[in-house]
Amino acid sequence: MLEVGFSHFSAREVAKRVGYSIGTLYNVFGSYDGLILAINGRTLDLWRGHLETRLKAVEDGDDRLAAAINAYFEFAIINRHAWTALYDFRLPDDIEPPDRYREKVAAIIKVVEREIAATLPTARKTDAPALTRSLLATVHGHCFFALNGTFRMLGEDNPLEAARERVADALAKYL
Amino acid sequence: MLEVGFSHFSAREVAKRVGYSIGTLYNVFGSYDGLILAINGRTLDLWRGHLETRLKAVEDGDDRLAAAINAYFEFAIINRHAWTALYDFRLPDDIEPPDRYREKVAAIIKVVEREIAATLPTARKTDAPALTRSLLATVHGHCFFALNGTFRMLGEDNPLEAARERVADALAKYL
DNA sequence: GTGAAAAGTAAACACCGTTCAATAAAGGGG
DNA sequence: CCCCTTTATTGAACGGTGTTTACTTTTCAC
Repeated sequence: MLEVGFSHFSAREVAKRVGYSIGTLYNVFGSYDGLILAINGRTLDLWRGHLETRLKAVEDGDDRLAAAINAYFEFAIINRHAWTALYDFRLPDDIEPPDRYREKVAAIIKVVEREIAATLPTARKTDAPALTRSLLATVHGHCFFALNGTFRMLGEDNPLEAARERVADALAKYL
Repeated sequence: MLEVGFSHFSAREVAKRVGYSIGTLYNVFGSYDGLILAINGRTLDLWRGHLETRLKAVEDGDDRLAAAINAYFEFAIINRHAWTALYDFRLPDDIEPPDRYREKVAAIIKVVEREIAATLPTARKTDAPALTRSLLATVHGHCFFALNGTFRMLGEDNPLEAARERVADALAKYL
């Protein structure tokens, strides 16, 4: 997945590389979707790990939220294809992602939410969950446009800073 | 594309439905990517049309930017599969989208930029292009998470309002 | 050692994008 | 009207895909 990206990914190729037959792969993962879900789940784990590592390295006095946004972009750029596959893949409309997968997403959100809650005044901490979701969407939009070429097409050369500014704008009214 | 979505879209099926052979389709569009590009180009045209229609219907005194954001979401929800295909499809890394396509994207951005420039004080109008790109990314992130199920998974039940709030936050500092 | 349970296999199927030699249609002199 | 060139159209063939399934091999407790 990391090598070829979602659109050229192939279960048969995976079977060949791991040295098992295509049938065994299906016995293990059930279906193509199951395989993708397992890979994307692993990507989510790596992503959270990356984020936590970067947050741990923040020095006192530095902006932890800016560091988190940087880590968001950094992971997406380093693991471009794997990160993109997270969003290129969509389960059929009538099927919910398994709990394991939802928990992994929730775990990432939780890391971010803790940082956002820390920047809010005590009286407004209840805003943290909704604000976190919205700011994640904001940063995601910037990262997505940065990686899919939209920003390059529009002449934007510093998407990361734009994302940080939008987050700062949203938090400004709490000060 | 509207019916089955990007992942189940098939050039062969298109050929069958329009009553031509698969070979003819390839003579016309050159490749599968060419066909998708043509379809996505049409979607962009429809999108801009929708946006302009909604902006024309705004009454004096109403918030034109909020109307534009509503139109963004509205089009994406109504034409869910076609809108999603805009972002599911990616050209090979070494190939640029044709000028025709880039113009269509630019045309949509221009409509939005005019509205944003109108809300900025005269002295800050030069910020409009960069701010437009960033706010589009912001709204896109919210719309994307709304349509791909991320927001539902996180318990967000009003992505549209969240997007409008983030845009308002960004513009607040210009007042 | 044996037999049941678990793990692994690959051929077969229906689909896909892509190519290309062959065919059909169109159109313009003579 | 016929011939010839150009243009448009075809669909079989190729190598690839996800998926199923009847079959074989391995494992391992008794």
